[in-house]
Amino acid sequence: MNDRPVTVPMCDKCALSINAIFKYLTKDESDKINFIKDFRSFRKGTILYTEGSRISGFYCINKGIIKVYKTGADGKEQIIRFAKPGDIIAYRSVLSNEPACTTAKALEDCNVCFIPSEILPQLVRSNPDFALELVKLICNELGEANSYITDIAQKTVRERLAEVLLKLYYDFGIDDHKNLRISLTREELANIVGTATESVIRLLSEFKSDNLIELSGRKIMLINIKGLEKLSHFTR
Amino acid sequence: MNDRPVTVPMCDKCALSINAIFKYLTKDESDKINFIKDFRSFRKGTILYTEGSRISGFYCINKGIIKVYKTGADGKEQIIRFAKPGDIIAYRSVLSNEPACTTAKALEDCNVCFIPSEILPQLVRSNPDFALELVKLICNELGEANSYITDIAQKTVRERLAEVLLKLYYDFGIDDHKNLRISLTREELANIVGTATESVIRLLSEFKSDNLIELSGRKIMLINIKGLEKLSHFTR
DNA sequence: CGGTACGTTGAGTCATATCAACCATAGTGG
DNA sequence: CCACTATGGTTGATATGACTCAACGTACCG
Repeated sequence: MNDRPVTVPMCDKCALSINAIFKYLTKDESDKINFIKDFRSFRKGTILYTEGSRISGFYCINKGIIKVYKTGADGKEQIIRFAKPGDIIAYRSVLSNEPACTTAKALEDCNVCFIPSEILPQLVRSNPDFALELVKLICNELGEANSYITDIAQKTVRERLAEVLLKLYYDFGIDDHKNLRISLTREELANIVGTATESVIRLLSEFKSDNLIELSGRKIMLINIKGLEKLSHFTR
Repeated sequence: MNDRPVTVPMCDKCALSINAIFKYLTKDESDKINFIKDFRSFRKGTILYTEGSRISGFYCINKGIIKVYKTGADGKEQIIRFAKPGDIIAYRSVLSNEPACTTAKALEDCNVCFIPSEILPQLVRSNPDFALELVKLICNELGEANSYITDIAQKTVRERLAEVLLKLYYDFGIDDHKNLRISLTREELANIVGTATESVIRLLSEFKSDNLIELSGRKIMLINIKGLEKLSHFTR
């Protein structure tokens, strides 16, 4: 299932270049992680871990995008976030010592470092700077989650879809053809917004008629950012 | 506006008795907080801090219940959580050094300790046990938030209302008459569930007809927990 | 006794979900 | 090379959950 590693990235170099939380580590600490970590490659579509399972470590993304989602009562997936290079995932379960409460799946071929559970609490204990940054990182994610609760509870599907497109734009940027770099199925879009696939399709083509976006297959180009912001009532 | 303090609770005693995170502090640390903190009482309805404002410290609840909410695009409030004795609020803004992203309002007369901002990062640095527990606490809140996103995105209003009633039951328990201890207006219930006040009213009376709950004014008694769990697809 | 906040009910509307059919594309295996 | 299948995308028709608006009831409070 996994490919052979190409070149294993060194934590200190990697963290600095992709702005990971590990940049707050000392040389010794990052050497230790380098030694103990497990570099893994996953093909697009592979599941890294599943909701409810016990995991023995957490992941730091080096390349690729991973979607993190929960499965609702009726089996429908709700995408909680996307992780990109520099992000860590599964840290919540590791720190709380609980089974995973989300599933993580590679959206693209990706390279990740798997770091055993015990490292994280050790670092929190041994490196106060790191501890504080970790706390900030989690606080940040919590703040985002709370905003999203408010949005999803109060905004219409149309507003939320516009907002999601903007977030994807700000988080992942665009490719050479000015399309959103992240490529999602309509169903995945629906699973972020919290709506039905058909609704996403209909709204996307409305957005297109309103000259807010261009569509070609799975590619989405935002051509009127201001318009989308106004429609979504979203400000960064 | 504020009452005179009755008796200022000592952090070490208080933390142990109400299970606050400060129980992980050393005697010295808790003495220091005792010395530096500001004990405050707020009457029901008072706002402790407002979304967007800079705050110079965080609060540890000693008595009473505080609702924490965000204000949506159209001015409607979305209740994010309730804080009860032992809980801390506003820690997110303090740790991230950002303006508050929520408003906090006393649901009942309450006593709280106000602790200056700088204390929290200091403790994270000086006391690894505390740091780790703080991380867990935040992770826990994050986990709850993610679950709620999934629920609010996928469940019907009926399911969510049933779920909210159960959560209130588990979090705050019941009074001598077996009614939910926490007393909320229909509008506040709506602002947790993410729906209109009228919908809450209609659904509550349906629940009553279905012998799931009893109603008398603002008092709500859960008389069929199993039924509510089934209806809400909620398990603790 | 008027005022204010909260609660309730009914009627009408609309956004969104659901169901169903169909098309496009790509990969698979005989 | 072609049927076969799976997956994703699209469109239309229909149903309905939930919101909005409006009127009115209730209760407490100064």
